[in-house]
Amino acid sequence: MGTYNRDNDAISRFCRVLAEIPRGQVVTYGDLAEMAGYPRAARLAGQVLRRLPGDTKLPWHRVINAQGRISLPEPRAQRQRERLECEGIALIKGRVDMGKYRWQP
DNA sequence: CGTATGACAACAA
DNA sequence: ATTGTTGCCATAC
Repeated sequence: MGTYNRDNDAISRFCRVLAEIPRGQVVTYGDLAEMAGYPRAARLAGQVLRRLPGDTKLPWHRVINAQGRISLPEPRAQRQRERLECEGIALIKGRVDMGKYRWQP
């Protein structure tokens, strides 16, 4: 493997933070990026999440946008809603109560 | 090397 | 509350 990977280090950092998000809590894309060492790179967080394998064990569903809404196209949005509800996070009118479930270490 | 794109966010009106 | 604009960072072409 003489090839060199460009951003596996950054990906690792995102995944490490992602894995730390407690069950029943959520963070925004901006939060995730900042905790991973990329402040103001919310869109990058989305790119990383999008690349995750479909069978990942990481809690990708605990990441939502700053408005408390799901930023995912159907049918994955439905899966995210289900996973959130399984953790006791209800969506009221399509929104998560950030004041209540936002993770702040 | 310039442009367009995206699981975003902050701000102006 | 809603819509439009601008800023952000890495990728894809």
